[in-house]
Amino acid sequence: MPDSIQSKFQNQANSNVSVDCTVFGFDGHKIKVLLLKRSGRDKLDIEDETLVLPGDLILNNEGIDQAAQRILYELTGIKKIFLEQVGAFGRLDRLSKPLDQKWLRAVRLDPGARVITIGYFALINPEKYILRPASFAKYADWYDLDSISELGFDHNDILDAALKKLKSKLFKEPIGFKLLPQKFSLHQLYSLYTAIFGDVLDKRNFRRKMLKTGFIQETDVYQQGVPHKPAKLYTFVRENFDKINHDKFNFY
Amino acid sequence: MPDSIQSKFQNQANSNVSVDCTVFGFDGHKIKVLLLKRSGRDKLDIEDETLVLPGDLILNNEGIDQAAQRILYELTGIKKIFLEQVGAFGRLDRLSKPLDQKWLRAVRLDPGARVITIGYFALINPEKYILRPASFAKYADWYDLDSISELGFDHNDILDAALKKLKSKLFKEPIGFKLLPQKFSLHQLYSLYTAIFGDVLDKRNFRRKMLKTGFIQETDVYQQGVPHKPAKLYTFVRENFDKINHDKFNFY
DNA sequence: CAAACTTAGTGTAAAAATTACACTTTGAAA
DNA sequence: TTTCAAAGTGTAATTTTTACACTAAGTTTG
Repeated sequence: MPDSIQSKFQNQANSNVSVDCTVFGFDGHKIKVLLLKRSGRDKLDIEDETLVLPGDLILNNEGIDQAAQRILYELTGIKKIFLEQVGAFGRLDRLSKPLDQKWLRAVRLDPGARVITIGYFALINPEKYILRPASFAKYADWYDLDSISELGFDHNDILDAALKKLKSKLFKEPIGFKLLPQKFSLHQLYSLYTAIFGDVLDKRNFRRKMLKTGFIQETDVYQQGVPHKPAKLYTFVRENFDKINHDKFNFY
Repeated sequence: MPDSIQSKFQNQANSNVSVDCTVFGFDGHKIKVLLLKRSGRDKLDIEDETLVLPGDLILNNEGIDQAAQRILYELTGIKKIFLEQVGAFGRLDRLSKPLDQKWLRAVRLDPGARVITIGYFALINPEKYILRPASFAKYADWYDLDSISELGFDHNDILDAALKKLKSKLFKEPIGFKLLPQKFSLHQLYSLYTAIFGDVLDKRNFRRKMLKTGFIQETDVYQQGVPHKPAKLYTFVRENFDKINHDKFNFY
């Protein structure tokens, strides 16, 4: 088959490559993940409560990072966030569960195609974004990471890989600030780290270490409306982070 | 087009997904990379001295890790090594250089297809493997990492990403031993680290730190045939590495 | 066979980073 | 004004990191 069908329709979906996005959030206590309920898609009346990561086939005329941005926007209304690749997932049986097959046959042009998916992950502060999915995907919502059980397709594999990457990046880079308000208390930052790594950090040492880094700057603003001593709020100063020696540095 | 052509030919190449492998070696002084000269492939008489990473399209009935193993074996004769994913590469213009196009038109069934490639990387000791490429790919050889200039396709991107991953892994995991003989001197290990990270390590501190890890065990064997005091040889004990707390640990 | 050469191999002290640990402060709510 | 809840603070002991220069051992050379 010289010159496949796909190559003649440059702006059409490529049946063999998709993208799936793991978007993490933090509500001050727990790590959240953005998931879709599959049933709501495409106005289909399939009885299918399966939760999945937002994802879809890429188009032949877009880069894969670009595809991830587009798909996330179409399915959740979230746009222009920092998405990073987690890896490619290509198990032969990744689409073979009966419910997954049923869904594929209902919505895909080529439901039997071999699909490799590229996993992405992102961190956002849920309060800053309104979930406004395209009409064919109504049920986007935040779920507690701890309480997520079986997802559709191989999305548990992707989520696990994304979480692993989140942990290792959080250790080396100041990505945690993306999960917090622009001005945050040291307690919020502390809660974030303990939520992800477990309760192993000493409060005083954590404070000292974070402040010593030089890229967490105090503001003259305090917490408001709390029934106790209000905490001083801090802000992350990227320029100061960019100055340091990134090879040697790590957060906790 | 319900049920595409591909899905009916399960054991055929998938025109949209390929794999490319960056295999690193170490000769005691410099980091080496295994490259192919494209001209030798498929007995084509194309005037094309371009160097590329070993890579090819995946088959529809194999996993991507499996594809990487198969392709590396077919092209270089190296088999059953530890290959790890680096990421997916999907730039729209990744196959568009004139020489790349010429080559694709000569060897691919669907030279215009959009191809996403999955990069892999591996570390081996070149002395342990004989390069025995399949007949259609005669020119596999080791090249100094430092002296590699422009490769075919987007293979410089893949190589750069693989190198970055190599460095970060070498820091956290004992993968460096794969580049050395089973019994090695501390000087060889030191040379490997300085070759990759630059000449910034103190010899005495390096020695102390490596030995303190507890998973480098001295043997009663000494270097032979060297025109100076022979060094004691050591060996890596994986069990001892597996015992430690991997989160906190790092090599230098 | 003595001298020269080359790499192997060793210790210590100062500085920096990490750890463990408990009480006082502040503002809001009762 | 008392109570409650989280904010905020210091120090000493331990461990880790860093900087630094000479002696040891075997081979080659003259």
